[in-house]
Amino acid sequence: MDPNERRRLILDRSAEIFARKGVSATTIREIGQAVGVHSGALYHYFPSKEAIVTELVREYVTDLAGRCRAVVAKQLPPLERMRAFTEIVLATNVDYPGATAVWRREGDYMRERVVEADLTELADTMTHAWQEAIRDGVASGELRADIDPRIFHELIYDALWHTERWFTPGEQHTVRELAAIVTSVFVDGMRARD
Amino acid sequence: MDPNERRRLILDRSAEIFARKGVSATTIREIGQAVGVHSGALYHYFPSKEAIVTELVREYVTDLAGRCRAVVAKQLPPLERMRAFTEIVLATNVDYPGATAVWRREGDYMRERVVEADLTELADTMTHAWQEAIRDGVASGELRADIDPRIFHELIYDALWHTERWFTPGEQHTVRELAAIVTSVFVDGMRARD
DNA sequence: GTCTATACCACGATAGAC
DNA sequence: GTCTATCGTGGTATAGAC
Repeated sequence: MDPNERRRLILDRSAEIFARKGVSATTIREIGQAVGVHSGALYHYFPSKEAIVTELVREYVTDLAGRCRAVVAKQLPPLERMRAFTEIVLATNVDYPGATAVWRREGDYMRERVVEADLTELADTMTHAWQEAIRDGVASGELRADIDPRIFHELIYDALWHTERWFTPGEQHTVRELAAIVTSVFVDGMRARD
Repeated sequence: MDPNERRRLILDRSAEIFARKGVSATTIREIGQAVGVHSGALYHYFPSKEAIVTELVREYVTDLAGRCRAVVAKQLPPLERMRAFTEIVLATNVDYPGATAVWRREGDYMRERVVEADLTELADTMTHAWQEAIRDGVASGELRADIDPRIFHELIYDALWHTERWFTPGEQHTVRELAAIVTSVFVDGMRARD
């Protein structure tokens, strides 16, 4: 097998097992088995188990930040920007189910990997862009000023972050459709209006 | 030290460390150190590390289900019931920060403990009560019928579940105040209205 | 580049003195 | 009821043959 292909396989299988059982409950032998090589062979690709996690973090953070910046560059009005961010987060959850789940599970540990890999700025891109969009919306009068923007941000971010647990794209809705639904709930509210 | 007191201490300290590092990354020796006894002594109180987790689950699930049933018994109209549930979840997060965090971190593992301890019915009480309240709200015309109730439930539940990460009662808001804010965001929406 | 074999260590849990 | 001491297991990581 091509070395790059095998490296990719190690990352993908690891992410999947990490997501299911947690990093420290996952053994090197288990990863080797899932990849189809003996545990020792893994050390030709990564110097340690932790290095696999760090690489997963790097890929995820880099892609998310890139997509985020592409949206910011469009300079959309606040509400449209928020809908675009929602779609990005949902799509990235789908594209990186392993990394998303590990992050959810072991946020503190992942944060250590982020710091270790010098990715703090990149990792905070999405959060800062969200907070800016919400502030802009309040400033323009489109969003309520009586709700603390930080609280609103935490609520929507946690809700989005965890969609991966119950959402499978295409089954009931596409990512775009779910983004519209989530935005509608958070912006318009669940109350019926006539 | 009184045996019951020590047992309590083991549970509390364990919950705290489990929450911070995850169950499988926490060692028996570490718990012993935090409690102030040698690791072997812990086995006079619990037969295994897993049994500590199971006991934490039992306490948490029992209390949450009890509070939930007390609200259901009041037979409040849907929106008021939802606000009461919100307050319960927030309050229980505050009262059981360890159990909440472990559950968040290792949902699947906790679910196994729930099944093992024959607590499945009790553990699902809150979720079912939420779903019923939302369905009642849609049926009475107070809530929108064009949003899938299950999606709304997932969104609000995930948002509530994770407040423990950023909310400390009394600092900015009380539990009651935050419950009102969260309910307002989810029911009324974030859009400014004149 | 992957294998077999293993060093070395830390883990959960136990035994028996006090 | 807690101590010291330790068993057996299984972990990460390494060494050296092929």
